[in-house]
Amino acid sequence: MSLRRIARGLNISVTTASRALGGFSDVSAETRKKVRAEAERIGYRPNPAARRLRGGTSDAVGVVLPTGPGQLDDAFFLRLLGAIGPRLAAAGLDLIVGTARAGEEERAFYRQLVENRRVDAVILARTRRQDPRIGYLLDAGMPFVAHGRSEEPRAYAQVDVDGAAAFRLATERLIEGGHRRIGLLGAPRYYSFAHHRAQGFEAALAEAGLASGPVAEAEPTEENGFRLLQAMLAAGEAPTALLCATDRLAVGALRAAALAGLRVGRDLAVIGYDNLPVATYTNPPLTTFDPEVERSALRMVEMLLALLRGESPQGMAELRQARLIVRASDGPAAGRKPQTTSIDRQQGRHSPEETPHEGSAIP
Amino acid sequence: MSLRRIARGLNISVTTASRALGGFSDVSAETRKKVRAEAERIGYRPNPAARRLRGGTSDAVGVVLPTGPGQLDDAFFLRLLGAIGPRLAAAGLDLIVGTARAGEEERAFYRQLVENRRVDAVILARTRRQDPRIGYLLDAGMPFVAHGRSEEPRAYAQVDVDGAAAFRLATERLIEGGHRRIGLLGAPRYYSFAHHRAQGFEAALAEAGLASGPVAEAEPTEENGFRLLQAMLAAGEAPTALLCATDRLAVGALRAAALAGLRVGRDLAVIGYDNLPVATYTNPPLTTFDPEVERSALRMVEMLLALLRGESPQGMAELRQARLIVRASDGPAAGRKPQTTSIDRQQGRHSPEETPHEGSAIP
DNA sequence: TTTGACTTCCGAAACGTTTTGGATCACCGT
DNA sequence: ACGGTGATCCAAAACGTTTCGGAAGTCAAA
Repeated sequence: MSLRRIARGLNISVTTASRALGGFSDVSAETRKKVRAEAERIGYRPNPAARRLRGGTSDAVGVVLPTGPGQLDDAFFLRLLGAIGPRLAAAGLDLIVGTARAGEEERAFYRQLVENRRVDAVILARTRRQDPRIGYLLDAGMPFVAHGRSEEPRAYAQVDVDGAAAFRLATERLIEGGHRRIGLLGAPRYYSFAHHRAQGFEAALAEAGLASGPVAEAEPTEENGFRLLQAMLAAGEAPTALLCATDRLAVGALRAAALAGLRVGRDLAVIGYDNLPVATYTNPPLTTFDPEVERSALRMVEMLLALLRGESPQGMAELRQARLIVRASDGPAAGRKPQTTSIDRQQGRHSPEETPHEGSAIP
Repeated sequence: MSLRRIARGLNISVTTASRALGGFSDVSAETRKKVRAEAERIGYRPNPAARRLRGGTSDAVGVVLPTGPGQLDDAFFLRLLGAIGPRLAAAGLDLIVGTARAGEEERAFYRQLVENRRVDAVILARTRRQDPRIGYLLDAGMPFVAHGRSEEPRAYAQVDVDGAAAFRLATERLIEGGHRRIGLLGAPRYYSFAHHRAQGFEAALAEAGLASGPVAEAEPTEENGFRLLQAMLAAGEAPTALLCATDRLAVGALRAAALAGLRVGRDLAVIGYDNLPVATYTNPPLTTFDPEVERSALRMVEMLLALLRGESPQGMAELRQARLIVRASDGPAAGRKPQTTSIDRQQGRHSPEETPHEGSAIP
């Protein structure tokens, strides 16, 4: 009823009104101006449903948030949404989010999305090594971009952060600091990110000819971090340094260490991953990696728009580096002289150098 | 092209096919069965765009996540999304989320949503006392349900958690514990939730005839919690107990206290609000309130569906109670005998009673 | 004058659904 | 024989847009 209103008001055809607003060249400058003015005057908004029906497109992209223990309240997804949202909006795309726990529910939701043509493309986060979603979307011909790699052999648009490099660096750093018994609190290795981080850890150990310290894995929650480290300690396997696949695991581990009387940063070094807001304010502040999710998001949206333009996902793959944020939780091994910083970082009165909301960043 | 396919395949009219699937009574049982079978066979999915165009509805609800410092990475919104998502999906509604920082951007997004008729209803979170969004939606006649009260005089569907009652209870508890100098780390009072919590605090003090301890407010981030308490201490205004409007503020405050050499739970009692996952694993574990967001979400969706059925928002208002989760951060005032629990809760070896992933809940 | 090119416009079809307003037929009671 | 009642079906319109395939007019070159 609306393009028609413009047309009637100006005594022109609906076609011309449409093409004027659409920026086609077969309408005179004067007409175009009048149409624009009239559209403005009556507050014309194209009806998205009509546009979609006609165009066979849905102008929306879907993203499914994993629900379930230790999944949803992950700040990662919010950061991703926050970074992706405005860019999609700028491109005129709606963002439809669903929530589903991995498994049947998740599969059903993706099928919904695809079969009902509710979205033009989807965004996939936290890929798994064997990820049925990826195969499904490829088979269905639905454009998508994933955050994370997988073992799918076909090409697909992907952005990932190099967790292996990060954990290799962290491990080397610990070895350098004199640690010889380095443990790992990992996430389940069916998660792509967990696998890569563990591999980085293992590679660095192998290069240094070191045996691995205690290793355990579980869904990345604070509770599991707590339990896992507690179990290690109970088994008499205390490491002198502990790599945690995520900050949430690290937070739990920090607490387990404190309860066991271990001074983190002295008796036990801890390094996390994610740079959660809380990581600056743990006791002691947590050395961790910042994945700079916003940068990943930017690239993902770029890829997505390219896919929507019809480009092939061939070659759309980017591997970004995480930034190491050094705080106070990763001191050198006991009995070793500290390298650069003062011994007692986490106690005493506040002084500028120990302001906990800053960490020295190594790019 | 699809209802038509069914119709052609069965040699019936499109109308009949539509009405058969729509469950109308003017189609014979036999025909209906055949239509259902054929639809199943060819994998028929009604085209949502067509349906929306014809019906003038959009089968979607919108929610705008606030972006900006200390806003987005709030676990609150993820919990809300996670709880709302499946219920909306069950009702066949898409969930369109946008992200915008408060102010112009936010206003623009809401206008988008409304004027482009992209959604049938919207969900509003974290209301402000003077909330232009609420007036706008009311004026525009767009159905919505809000999480949080406001000073809007007209009736609108709302669910809120009784922050005043919670903070009154917390304050009474602290007074009961012998505290006489109780401070408040608040969020800005233009947030409805912050205002109510502060009011509960003030009411309890007034009733007890106590003067307020130091009070400060800022956006609810860890960093601000840290800075604000540090400023109080620097000003020589150390309280013996501190109420924090959110757990994120509390986490920062905990850190500032530790750096100042204060033993939280002994020299300083701290109570937060939100029951973030991390609250169980701070040092010491944080006494806090669990708002049980999922329950709010459930009621909000119920209201929303009612609104979509055309019911009036009149009387759609629910005020829920938060649950106090007692952990170790809120000991009695120094010099006072502890009441029920062992003195040293946060140190020493792990024993079952101090397992930090459990707290005693008072409903 | 004719031809062709160019500019500007438009009618009509199409996207896939739901709904309106009957049409057709069988059957029943009068 | 006839009006009435149900049951079952359907053609066509409508939702608002985009696009296809010209049409009409103007102008310049031939």
